[in-house]
Order: sequence, then structure tokens, then C-alpha cells
Amino acid sequence: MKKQLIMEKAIELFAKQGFEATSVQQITEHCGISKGAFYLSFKSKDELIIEIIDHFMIQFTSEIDYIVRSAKDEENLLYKFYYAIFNSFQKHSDFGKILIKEQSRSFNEDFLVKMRYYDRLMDKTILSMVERLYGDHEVEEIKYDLVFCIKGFISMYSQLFLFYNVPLDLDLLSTSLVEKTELLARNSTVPFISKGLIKIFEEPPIEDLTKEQIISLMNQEMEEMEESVEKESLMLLKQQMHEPTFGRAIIKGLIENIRNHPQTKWISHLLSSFFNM
Amino acid sequence: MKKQLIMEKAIELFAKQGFEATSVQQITEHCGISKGAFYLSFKSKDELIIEIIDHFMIQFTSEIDYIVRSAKDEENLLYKFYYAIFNSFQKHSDFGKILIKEQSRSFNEDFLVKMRYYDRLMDKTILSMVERLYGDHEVEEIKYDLVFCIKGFISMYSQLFLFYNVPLDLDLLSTSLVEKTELLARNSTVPFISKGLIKIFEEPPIEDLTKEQIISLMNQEMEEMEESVEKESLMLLKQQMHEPTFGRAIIKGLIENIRNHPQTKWISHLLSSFFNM
DNA sequence: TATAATACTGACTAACCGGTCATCTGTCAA
DNA sequence: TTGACAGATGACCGGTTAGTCAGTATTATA
Repeated sequence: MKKQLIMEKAIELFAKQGFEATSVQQITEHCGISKGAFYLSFKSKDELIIEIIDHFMIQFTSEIDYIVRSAKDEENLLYKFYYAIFNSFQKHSDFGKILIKEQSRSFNEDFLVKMRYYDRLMDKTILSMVERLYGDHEVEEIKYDLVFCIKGFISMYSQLFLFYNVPLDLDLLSTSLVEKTELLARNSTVPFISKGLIKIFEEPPIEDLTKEQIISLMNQEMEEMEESVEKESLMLLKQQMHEPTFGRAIIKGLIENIRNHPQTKWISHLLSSFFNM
Repeated sequence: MKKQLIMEKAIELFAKQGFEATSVQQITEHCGISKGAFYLSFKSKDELIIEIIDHFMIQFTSEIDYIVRSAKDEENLLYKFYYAIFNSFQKHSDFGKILIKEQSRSFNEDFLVKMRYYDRLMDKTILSMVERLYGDHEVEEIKYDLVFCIKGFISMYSQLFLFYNVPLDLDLLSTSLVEKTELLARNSTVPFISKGLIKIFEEPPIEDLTKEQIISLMNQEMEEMEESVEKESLMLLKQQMHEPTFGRAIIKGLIENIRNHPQTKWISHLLSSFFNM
């Protein structure tokens, strides 16, 4: 598949030079293909970056979410969380660089929406982890601050090893951050981010994608799929969104059908929350 | 002065759209002047952004540095520090947005150098504050981590109110961060950023280190070591860099010898990539 | 081998960019 | 009224960009 090749080479170049500073010409030269061939795989340069973001962030967020949800041993949960995050960043360091460089870029509205979506998804996962870990403890007041601090740790230490090619002792880093997080969780008393405050920046944009948006994304995905159980599940789910006639069990099963495929995993995410699963 | 006007309007536009996405034409239109007039005040668009960065960062860094240096009452130093930082960000929120957006951008070498310079300046100030506040306490081991955490706090909470226009209680925010910082400073025991590690990114990008630079770093390290297998390995490796006579296996073994020691771990990393291991 | 379908090419377009410069304008001293 | 000149103008230039499309090469089919 040409798409794969283009994405790989594009990631390298974007990581080195940034998105805007990299021309389509450059990408195609690196691939050894013509400019025209690029536009057979992607409708535009913007579509390319969005597909790249999706490809990795879907994997990334679901991996972390899975770890948090499935962990039975709460003793090591925080450690596993940090370890998985930095491990991912290390494995896909070029993508990590893109993520940090183009984070708050505003060249493209769709891009911004995508980034915000995954950011929120991550917030939700971290919050649920915090609640699980320290729920019994009186963490209620400071849990949003804790989420922010955890994100701050991740962001700072990621930059450290992404941009300085530092030899990375994952175990030490995770242990160190676990200790810091625990200290804050068990001893902080002065919250800054109150429940009222969190609403302010949850309110406007957090609206999960609208039903129409999700359906359009599903259509988009279906066009690119060959006939399969996944495609059929997707089509049935689309009908259910218009008018739910099946029971919860069936819908859940259909969502499960598409969860394990990289191409549709993220849609399963959307649908889960749409159907309140 | 036209310069003033141009800078003000440019900051607005850069904050909204980013530097690269804003054309000189747009800036001049917002100022109500012609394109030619722009080039009477600035030699180029790049010069404009650099003057903007300088204008604010000189003010900002010296203000913070002054606070840290002049404070006699160490009790409130940390509070004053956070307060001043967020107060500045609030007053110059458009500039703050530019700072965050274009942080790790790579469009212009001069720009990158400038940013790195001010970042280092800030690091130095924070480090000296940390040493002053917790010098008596055994902060030695974790002081670099502390600097990183402080920067992480600042970065996360800045983004919060810069991009969400959240009403900001500076006093509460500062108090909250003081508590968090104190908790970490007085209770952390597991450092991640060792003295050896900090060296790597004080001597900026590693990939650019020449053979001579690496050798000089090795000499530097060897001076501080007592006689040991590690020191001997280091010396042999130095010879091999001048003229490789040993086989790959031997070299790899020597590198392995110094890998497991915190003081030389980072050098092993440099050598690994030098010898293509 | 002939034909149809598909994949691929790269010259081309239209738009926009940063930067220049011949030209113009308003002001003020002579 | 004249002339000189700093300040301002905007058409213009060379260069780069994303994206297109008529035509070519490759592969599958018959």
C-alpha cells in the first residue's frame, strides 16, 4: 500500500522540519514517487496530517485507556500508566515530535478539532485513573489539579528525551513520576481547578462529536472498506444511530466487532460513548 | 513610532493565526500602512518576530530574575515567583500565546537560538531559586527534577487560562502551586534527571557533537573518576575513536562496561551512536 | 497477442509569499 | 512659488506552494 509508505516518510520529514515547512514535493521525492501519485492516496496535504494523527492517537489513547480500565492491581497502575506512555513516545519518537511541535497549531480547523478531541479523551482516561486510585481518599477536591499535574509531567519529560535524544531509563522515569504523583495526590490541599472552573473549558468544545459528524465519519470509513463483518457491523450501527431498535447487548456486540481493527477502533470509541456503553 | 504599531498589530495576528500563517500584507493592512512602509521599520519578517521575542523576554526574564535575587523573605519567594510569572502572562496574553505556539518551531535558526537562550536563562533562575529555598535541605539530588516540575506546572496552567480565557485567581493559583512545589521539594526521593543527564542538554543537540567534542567530554568525565574498570574502558574507547583497531565485539563490550554507571551512562549513549551500535 | 483497466507521471496552473524599487506625496526652508 | 527631501506607496519580481490532468506505463483479462 502506497499510503503506508507516504505516511512513514512524511512522519520523518514532519518531525524534522515541521508540517508547514515540508512540501508535498519533498515527501514524494523521499518516497520515490511522483506528485500525482500522492494525490491518489490522499485528497490533500491536510488529509495526510489528519490521518497520521488519527493513526497514532487512536492506538495511543486506546492503549492507555485499556491499561487503566483493565488493571486489576491498583498498586502498579500508575507505574504502568507512565511506563506505557513513555514507551509509546519512545517507540514512535518521530510522531511524538510532531505532536509536540504542531500541538497548538491553528492552520486547519479539522486538525484543531481532532487534537482537542484526543486531548479530552486523554483527560478522561487520566481522570478516571485518578478517581480509581485515590477515590477513597479525599481526592475529590484536587482531582482536576492532579490531572493537570500528570499532564504537565508527561509533557515536560517527553520533550526532554524527544528533543535531546537522551538515553532513557523508562523504569526510573516511571518510578520517579509515580512518587511525585503520589505525593501530590495524598498531600495536596489547595485546589486551583475547581469543579466550576472545569466546566468552563469543558462546556464549549467538549461536546462529543454530533450524531451527524459521527455518521459522516462512519460513511467515510465504510467507503474505504471491503465487504466484511466489520463493514456490516458498521452499517447496522449506522442504522441504530438513526433509530435504535436493537437491544443494548446487540449494539455492544456490534461495537465489539469493530473494536479490534485498527481502522475502526476509534469509531468504536465514539460509538461507545454515544450509546452510553 | 511605526515600529511600535507594527509590533502591536503583529502580535495580535501571530497569536491568532501563528507566525507562518500571517503574511506581511496582512500585518500592514491591519496597521493601515503599505507593504513598503513595513520594510522601513524591519529588514525582514524574521527580524520582526525576533524583536518581538526579545522585547518581551528581556523584560520577563529580568523581572523574574530580579524577584528571585532580591527577595529577602524566603518564606514568600516561591509565591512571588509564581505570581509574577502568571501576572506577566495575563498582562501579555497575546505574547504568551505566541510563545506557546511557536515554542519548538524550526522555521528560523536565529529564532531557535533565541528561544533556547531565554529558556536556559529561565532554567538558571529557577535552579538558583530552588537551591536558595531548599539548599539546606537535601535537595541536591532532585533539584533538576524540581526545575522540570516547576516548568511543567507553569506550562500547563498557562495554557489553561491562555487558551480558554478562564477567569484567573492569581492568588489562589500561586498558593496552590507553592504547596505542590513544596511537597515535591521536601518529600521526593527518586530523581530522574541526574547531573550526568543535565549535561547532555546543556551542551545542546547531541547529534551535532563532533568527534572532538565527544572526546573532550570523555576527558572531562575521566578527570573526575578514580581508577576503575570504567575509567580504563573509557580510555580505551577514546583511543578507538582516534583509530579503531579493535573489533566491534570488543568495542561493544567496552561500551557495555560504562553503560550501567549513572555517571557515564550518557557517554555510552554518545559512543553507541558514534560507533553505529 | 489484443484490449481494457488501472496505476502512475510530471509539466502545468493559479495563488500567494517575502522582498524591492521607481514613483509619488506632504512638508518646510529659502 | 519653488525645490529638496524624508516618508510612504503599491505594482512588480522571482520563487515556492498545493493541487490538476492529459497523457504514458503497467498490469490484468480475454
